[in-house]
Parts: sequence; C-alpha cells; structure tokens
Amino acid sequence: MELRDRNGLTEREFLEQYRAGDYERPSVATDMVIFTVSDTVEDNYRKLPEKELRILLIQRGGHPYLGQWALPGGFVRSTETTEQAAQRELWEETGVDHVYLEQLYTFSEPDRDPRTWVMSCSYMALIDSSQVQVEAGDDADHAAWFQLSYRLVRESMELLEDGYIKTRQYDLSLIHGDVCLNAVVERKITSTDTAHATEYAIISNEGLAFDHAKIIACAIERLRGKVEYTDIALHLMPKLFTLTELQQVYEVIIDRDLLKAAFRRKIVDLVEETDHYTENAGHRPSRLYRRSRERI
Amino acid sequence: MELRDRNGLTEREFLEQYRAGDYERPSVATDMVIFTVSDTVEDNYRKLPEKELRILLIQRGGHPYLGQWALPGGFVRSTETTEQAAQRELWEETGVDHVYLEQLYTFSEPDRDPRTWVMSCSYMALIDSSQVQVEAGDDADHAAWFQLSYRLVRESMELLEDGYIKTRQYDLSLIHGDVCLNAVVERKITSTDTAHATEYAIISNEGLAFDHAKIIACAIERLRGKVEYTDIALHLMPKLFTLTELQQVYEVIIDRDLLKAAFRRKIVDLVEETDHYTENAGHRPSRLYRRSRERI
DNA sequence: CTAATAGTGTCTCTTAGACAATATAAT
DNA sequence: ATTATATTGTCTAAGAGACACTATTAG
Repeated sequence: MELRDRNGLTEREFLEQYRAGDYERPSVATDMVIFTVSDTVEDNYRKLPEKELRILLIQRGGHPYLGQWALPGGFVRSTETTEQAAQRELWEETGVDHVYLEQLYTFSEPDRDPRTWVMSCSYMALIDSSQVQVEAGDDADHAAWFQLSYRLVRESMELLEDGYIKTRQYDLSLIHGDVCLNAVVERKITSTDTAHATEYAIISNEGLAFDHAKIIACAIERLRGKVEYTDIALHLMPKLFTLTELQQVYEVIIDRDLLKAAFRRKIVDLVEETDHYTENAGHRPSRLYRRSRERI
Repeated sequence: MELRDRNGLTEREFLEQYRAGDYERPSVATDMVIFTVSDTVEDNYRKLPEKELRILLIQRGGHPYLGQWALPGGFVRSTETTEQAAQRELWEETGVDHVYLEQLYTFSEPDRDPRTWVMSCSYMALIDSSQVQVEAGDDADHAAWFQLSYRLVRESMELLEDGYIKTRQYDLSLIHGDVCLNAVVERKITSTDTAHATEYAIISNEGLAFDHAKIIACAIERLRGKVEYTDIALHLMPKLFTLTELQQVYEVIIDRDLLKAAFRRKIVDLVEETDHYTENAGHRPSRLYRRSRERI
C-alpha cells in the first residue's frame, strides 16, 4: 500500500519535500454581477409601478480605469474558494448574506488587467428588492445601482464551406441618475464540422472598467436563459408577491411582453397561494403568493 | 483627459511604478473531460453495433495519486487564456486540433491538490470517433479511453421551513479493459427563500485522482442538459452518419431509449440529407446525413 | 424467404398562443 | 359609476408520446 515513485519516495515523503515551482502564477479575483429588480415611480394612484432590472457598480477610486465604473469584486484568498470570496465580497458591498449565487465563467485573457496577470472568476447574484436597504455600501465606495438594458442591435450570419459564423451585437446600457454607461458587446459563434467556439468581444465601451461589459453580458444571457426553464426569477421576489409582479419581473428580464393566461399556467407549480391580498390598490385586490416549497 | 489619482499619478505613471503585491497567488490548471463515442463489437453480421460514451484518462506516473487515473490537464501559462491552455493540452494528448470546446466550471477548494494551492478551470471537449486514431497519445503516458456510465442511484428531498434540500447520488463508473474505476458523487441543491446553492461532493472514490470525479460529473450533466436543446451531439458524429447512429448517440448520452419517429421529428432541422447510403449492412440500407449548415 | 433495420403515417394527449369574459376594490 | 387590474375560460394550432405499418437489402 506504500506506493513509491521513481525517486523511491512515498506520497507523504514526496509532499514533505515538495516545493512549488517558481513559474509565474496569476492573481485570481471574483467579479460579481449583482441583480435586483426595483419599482419605478408611478404617480397615477391606480396604476401599478413598472419594474426595472438593476445591477450594482462601483466607481473606481484609483488607477487603472480611475473614475470609471466596475463590478464589485476582489482577490481570492488561499483559505477560501472563489465562491466564498464572492460571498464575502457581496456581504462587504451590500450587507446581504444569503442569496442566490451562481458561478458564471472564468475570464483569463492575459492582458485583461493592465497591472498584472489577473483571472476573473465571475459570479451572478440575485437579491430581492426588499433586501436592498440603502443606496448600497458606504458612500466612500461610490457604489450605485444602475438600471440595465441589453438589446440585440445587429445580427448576421456567414455561411462557410462546412459550417457558419453567427455574429450578434448587443447594446448594453446602464443608467444611474445622470450617469449613463454604454457598451456594444459582440457575441460570435463559430460552428463548423471540426470546431465550435463562442467568443465575446467589446466593440465599444464608455465608462465601464476592464472587460466588465463582457461579464455583464454573460450574466444577462445566463439569467435570460435560466428564466425560461427554472424558478430562478423567484429569487428576485420578496417573500410575498402578486402574480402580476412576478410576470413583470419575467418581462423585464427577457425584455418582452408575455400573455397573462399563458404565463400563469407556466409558473403555477413554482408558487404557492397564500390567504393574503394586496390592499388600497385603487382596483381589485390581488392575491399574494410565495415561492413553492414543493417540486421543481 | 489626464486623470490623476490621489498620489498625483497619471494612469501611465501608475502602471510604470506598479509592483504586484506579494500576497499568495494560486496555480491555475485546466482539466479536460474529452468525450467521444465508439462502437462496441457486434458479431451478428446483421445487427448494428451499439454505441458507448468514452472519456480520456491518464494514469499518473508520480505523486500525488501515483498510479491513479486523472483527467488530462496542465498549468496555464501567462501568455495564454485557459481556453488556449485547454486546446494545447488537447493537442498534446490526442493530436486533435479543432473540436467543440466549452468551459465548464472553476474548482477552487484550497485543499483540492495536496501539493499546493491549485485552481482548476475545467473544459469539456467533444471529438468524433473518426478523429480518435490510436489508443491515444504515447504509451509512456498511460492514456486510455474509458467507457463511462453515470446513473442516479439515490434521490432524497428534505423540506425546510422556507425551502428544501434536494440530494442526488450518482454512480460514476469508468471501464477500460480490466481497469474499473468507481465513484459516487453527490449533488446537493439547497434552495430557500434567502439562499440557493448547488454543491458537489465525492462520497466514495476508487482510482480517480484529485477531485476529478466531481469534474467528470459536472461535464456529463452539462452534456446531458445541452443535448436536449442544442445540436451539441452532432459534434460527436463523423462527417456522414445515419439517423439511427445519431439516435444511438443521443441515447448513450442521456442513458435512456428514445422513440424513433419522435426523435426524427426533433432533429430534422439539425441535419441535411445526402445522396449517400450505407452498404452491405445485411438489411435495408440507410441514408447518410451530415450536420446542417443552416439554422439553429 | 428471413432477419434486421429504414422510414413514414396517424392517433391521442398535452401545451402554448391568442383572445375574451367576468370579477372586484378604491375613489 | 368609473377605472384599472385580477382571475378564469375557451378555442386553436403546434408539438410530444406511443404505436403500427410498409419498405428494402444481404444472405
């Protein structure tokens, strides 16, 4: 049972004498796309407020990208996983603790950070509006919630001998008060008999630091995809909500209107009725629901 | 336009004087789950051979995990992306160049490698059987294709106050000749109003190095998921194939039989007819298809 | 002819899309 | 009563599951 390697060492002996090589190592950071949904103001007392999708950004106080806006993030420590680092970062920035958290993608272009070799393991977090207390973090941070929109603006397809290249350009726009950030992100899918790859590229970018436009694009696409076939959207809802509110959240995520009857049939198993109703709405009250504990 | 930070430095000045901190950095490796599909031998001249799903493993020649089997992989260099490292590794191990390649997940438990702090950015590759020339790599490598099976063996659900914990245990079995590796991987989904997380854990493990049982489980689940709604399976097919072969590949991936008529309706848009047919089959010849260049 | 697979037709049941009808609190 | 939303019903078209029937080759 005492296996020895070609130098005659047992595993214990090998590990005791092991010294890490002195080849270069990257720094590894986590960057987080933290989503929430908020109500817009509505002055007609009878009308329901609309929903908007927001993410948290932090204005950079030092080089590089001084003054520009970046995703919250930080370096991973040798005593934690990337996920724990993300959770720590989330807590530091928002004071929120237990949320939906999902790893997205690891970005590793060697020159993505001008300082040094930094990989970013990105995460997506969903927090419900009732947990977003203040206007986020301490003011020193210049943290702010930006309204997000992400729209297809160009689509093209090139046919090759044995496959195709499909290119889609999306307009990413982030708005917080007077601050308006804009980027165009391209998603290029190459698919031939012998290869298949998806690449993101930043075509234009105003005010977003690093390659964060790519990371945000990646997050929205994941969120849009998962909304269709999971209960992920329910993690953006408070404890109690109406079905119309839930539908609004779906609509703001996929950026498309849904038919009420079909929507309700689709999500009926994801929610549970309660005996509570909305009050003082200026119209017929709506039953309140909560996330289902059964199924899925 | 010349922004200066709190020390009065411009970005160029800042980057020139920048020295990476001396905090600890992880090594980052890529590990690859390389899938292919092969025919089993069939002696009845009339019967079609069955398909089996295989992945490439390499027997370790040094500590740690001496003699055990590991995924092909290697460290990422500071001049390349993780994806390029994966491609390089793939080329070194199989001599195959352009294939379907997809990032899976970054594993970062600090103690996942007993030598030092190593994160693994894992990739899945699909190569078609016609590209698998020899029995893989040089013999010195002890590389081998293992037949893979991954089956749900236990499922349980615990209801909580505000959610549930769903636990699934899968039996992972890898066979190559007389070598038989077995592992049980648990997938635990915790979902409450305030949190949501998916964790993998290795319950038992015989002969697989590191946390590679987790990585393999992650890859199969991704493959199974994507088979349902993309044309991913077509990257496992040679240039020309019959619809029955394609159905066999679907079946071996999802480990379930499909109905012929329904299957053909489902994939009709993913393939294109050719004017070629199988020959000498001992029964009615079958039309050969190729991957569609249109659509999707 | 026989064995084995190839390929197509059709019935049913379920689901998605579209639209309509009815219900109800606050002012 | 009016307004705006809540909730349910139904028609249709499309799709998935299940099964059966016909076609075609090597030997």
